This record gives sequence, C-alpha cells and structure tokens, in this order.
Amino acid sequence: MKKLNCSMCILKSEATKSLNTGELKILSQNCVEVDFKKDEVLFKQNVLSSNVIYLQSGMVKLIIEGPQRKQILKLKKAPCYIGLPTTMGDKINHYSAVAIQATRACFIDITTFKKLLRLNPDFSYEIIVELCKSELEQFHRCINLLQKQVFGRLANNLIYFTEELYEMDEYDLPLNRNEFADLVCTSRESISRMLSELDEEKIIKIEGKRIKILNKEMLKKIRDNG
DNA sequence: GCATTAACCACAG
DNA sequence: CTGTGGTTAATGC
Repeated sequence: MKKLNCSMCILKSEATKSLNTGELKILSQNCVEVDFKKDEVLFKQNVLSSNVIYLQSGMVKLIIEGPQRKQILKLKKAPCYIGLPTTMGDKINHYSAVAIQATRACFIDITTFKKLLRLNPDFSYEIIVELCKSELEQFHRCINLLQKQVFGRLANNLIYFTEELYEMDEYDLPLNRNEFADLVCTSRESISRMLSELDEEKIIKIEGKRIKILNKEMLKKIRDNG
C-alpha cells in the first residue's frame, strides 16, 4: 500500500491547511487515497460507515433510495468532503456516492477525523463552514423543487451545471435522461421533451449528451419564473 | 366546460 | 437509452 504524506499534498482542503505538522502526520497515518473510474461506487446506502471522504479531483453523484424510487440528491465536485453528514450523523450511510467521472478520493478514518476536530479549532471551523454552505444550498434546492414547475427546475439545473459545476457554456451532461429526471424530480419523458423544446427555441443546443447554452439570459428567466 | 401541466404507457429507432 | 405520440388526472380559470 502506498504511504501517504498529507503534508506534501497540494490538493489540501481549506480545513486541512490549518493543520500543523503533528496533526498532518496523524492524518497521513489514518488516511488512504483511492482512484475511482466512472460509475464506480465510493460508498453505499445502508452499509456501516466509518470514513469521511475528501474528493481531491473528479465528481460524484449522491443517490438516495426513496420510498417510491431513487433520487439524485446532488452532484458534488472536488475539492470537497462527502459523507460528513452520513458518517457523523449515524453509523450507517443514508445515501450512496457514485463517481460520474474519474475521481480521486481520500478515505479518512472517522475516529481520526473526530480527533482532529477536537485538536484544532481552525480545522473544525472550516468544516462547519462547508457544512453550513451545503445546508443552505439544500434549503434552496428544496424550495425550488417544491415551488417551481418542471421547466423552472430543469433550467435551474442547467444553469447550475454551466455556472457552478463546469464553469463553461458547453459540456457533456454527466447523467443520462433517466438520472437527470431523478435529479430534477420529474419523468424521463418530460426531460426529453423539454430539452427538445429548449433546443427548438434556440435557448440551448443539444446533441445526445453534449449541451451548449445559447441564450443564458432566457434560461435564467425560465429558471426565475418557472 | 376548457386549457395547461405533467405523469404514465407504448413503441420505434 | 431516447424521443414521440396518445391518454389521463389534477388544477385553475
């Protein structure tokens, strides 16, 4: 197994930057780096969870099995922690994480992680900030889902992809139509139809999974009024 | 009533 | 896996 040296890592999180030499050594000894290919599972819902995971690079989707069907909770882009709520909040995972592109992740032993939280307040502070931002994001996502119609929700996600996830106007959708529907909370058919319609209106250009935003202003209007 | 929205089903590339 | 058409149920003038 590869020996890790977290102090040499150039992909440190904001939180980890505040660790001192000794703390970084503790982390190095209780942390494993793993590469995932697209579609590989990082962790699964309902299994015992004993790691906090830090994404160095790549992207994952968080999936939860609901009472009716599965739901995509959100897409997460490195650098970020995943599995913090699910590891600290309960002993089993409440959702699964699956890579949607090649991803490199650090698995950090939960007792080590807790130890660092107690040892270093600056570290804890950064973790809290990340969690709070994430919770605020969830609140907004929740109200969007509840109070917007499908076009608004779809536009919302497309804008999120282009501005937050990829920071480009042209990209490949990371999900197929079915999963995209699971993210937007609608049916596969509605996604198909609406993407075609936005294409007809020259608001986006869609070719399979390749998508290009042509009229971002209009898309934002749909997001805000939809 | 009538229009709109969106889900479900079926079927074809 | 996707796109489309038909049908249907719910909701709002």
